[in-house]
Amino acid sequence: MTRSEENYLKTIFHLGGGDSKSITTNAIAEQMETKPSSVTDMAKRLSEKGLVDYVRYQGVSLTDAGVKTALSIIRKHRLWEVFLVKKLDFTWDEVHEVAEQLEHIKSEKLIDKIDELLDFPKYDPHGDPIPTKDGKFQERDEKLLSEIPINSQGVCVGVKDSSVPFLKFLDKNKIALGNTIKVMDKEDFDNSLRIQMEGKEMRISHQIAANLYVKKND
Amino acid sequence: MTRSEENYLKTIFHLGGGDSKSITTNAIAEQMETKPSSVTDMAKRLSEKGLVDYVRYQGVSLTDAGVKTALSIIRKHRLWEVFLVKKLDFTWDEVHEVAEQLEHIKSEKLIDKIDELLDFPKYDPHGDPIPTKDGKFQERDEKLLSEIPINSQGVCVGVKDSSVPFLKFLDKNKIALGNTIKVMDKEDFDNSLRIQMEGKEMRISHQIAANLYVKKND
DNA sequence: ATTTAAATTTAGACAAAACTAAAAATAGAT
DNA sequence: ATCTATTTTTAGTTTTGTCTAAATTTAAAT
Ligand SMILES: [Mn+2]
Ligand SMILES: [Mn+2]
Ligand SMILES: [Mn+2]
Ligand SMILES: [Mn+2]
Repeated sequence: MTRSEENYLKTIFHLGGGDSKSITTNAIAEQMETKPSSVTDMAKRLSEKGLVDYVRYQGVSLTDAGVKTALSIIRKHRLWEVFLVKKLDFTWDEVHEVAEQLEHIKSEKLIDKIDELLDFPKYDPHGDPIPTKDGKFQERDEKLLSEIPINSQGVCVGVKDSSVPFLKFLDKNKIALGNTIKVMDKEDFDNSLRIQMEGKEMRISHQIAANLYVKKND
Repeated sequence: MTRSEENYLKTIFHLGGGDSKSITTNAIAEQMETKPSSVTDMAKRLSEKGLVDYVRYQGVSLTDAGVKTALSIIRKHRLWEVFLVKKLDFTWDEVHEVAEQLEHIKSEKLIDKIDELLDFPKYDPHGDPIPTKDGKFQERDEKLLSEIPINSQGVCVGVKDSSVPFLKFLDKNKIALGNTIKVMDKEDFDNSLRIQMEGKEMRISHQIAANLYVKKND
């Protein structure tokens, strides 16, 4: 497994190619900021190795072996992110870039020990579930904040957009995972919300609410 | 800086190319288990980038920039080794291989935080000094156990050979860094030593003694 | 059923990093 | 000073991974 192959598998998985859904070379190219022709080349290589099913002009999907590999990379990525935040005081907007490198380190013992050191976390700093060694996800009944009704409330458990600007915005506004948020009111005009969080009331735009996952607690 | 370039710089440094001493392509090739012709190619590339001085048929030596880069890789390598032993319970014979990968992770903040987490160690698990951020070594007055006189004693502070078999041999015989060793007697015939260590007496071959560094404490 | 636009693949090139085999330079021995 | 064995470099190939430009296929619109 080369680093590049691993990155392709991970991207295909994130685009939904794990459920035998066909992902177009264009979609992969856009996600990876590369050219479609490069993706075609890699699709052939990965197909050759039995990691993806590739049909010309149709797209690729992951084989079982491909899914397994993708999940192991994602597991490593998310565990390293937790490590960086919990043990080295990185902020949640700093970890992704470094984890992109660390996820390719090859040592089963290393990642198992990191897992143990962190006491087997179930979610990464952005609320994304960490696959277990045998590739199982911790599924969670979560909804976007923008989609729960007025007067209901929930705990903030994840972000949909985990870009640096969004994460920094959340920090600035003291919105953090674990906070309990209650939807007080919705503004029809722009879909903005009036919410109550940790005692304080504030107004947030639809764009923000549509990128925050909450777990309803009633 | 590619991974391969970094590995070449590190190797050249270890072979003594840091003191403007010229290292032959053959020596580098042997050390890296590659072919001399490949080394020549890389010598040109590194020379082009100003990291080594290369004279055809003579060899290469590191420029100041080359030394600086080499030291930063070595620093990372040794800090990661300490991390693996101290925080993840790796044994000293397991760490090198993983550190060979981790040393190439690019994040100044990461390695500084690891340094801090470990409380700024001065030596790695094999007793090798860890360069500081600004490339200074912690020099130590150490001698090979085979070279100190009868009846003198010292603390075991490092290994010259850090191959897996040697390290495992030391473990098996309960020889560890930090142990105090006294040379009782030398056998002229085969240069083997009778030593006293942590209360017990034992006999060790010249080959062992010639690969253990001690710091004389008188 | 054509035509056309968009998506996708092919062909050809390039860079990094390695290799083998052949050529060239160096150093040691006569 | 010449020969020779060794070291080192060059030339030409290979693999991985990328790119551009051209060709091809697909899908949508007339
Ligand atoms: Mn991430
Ligand atoms: Mn994440
Ligand atoms: Mn090492
Ligand atoms: Mn070491």
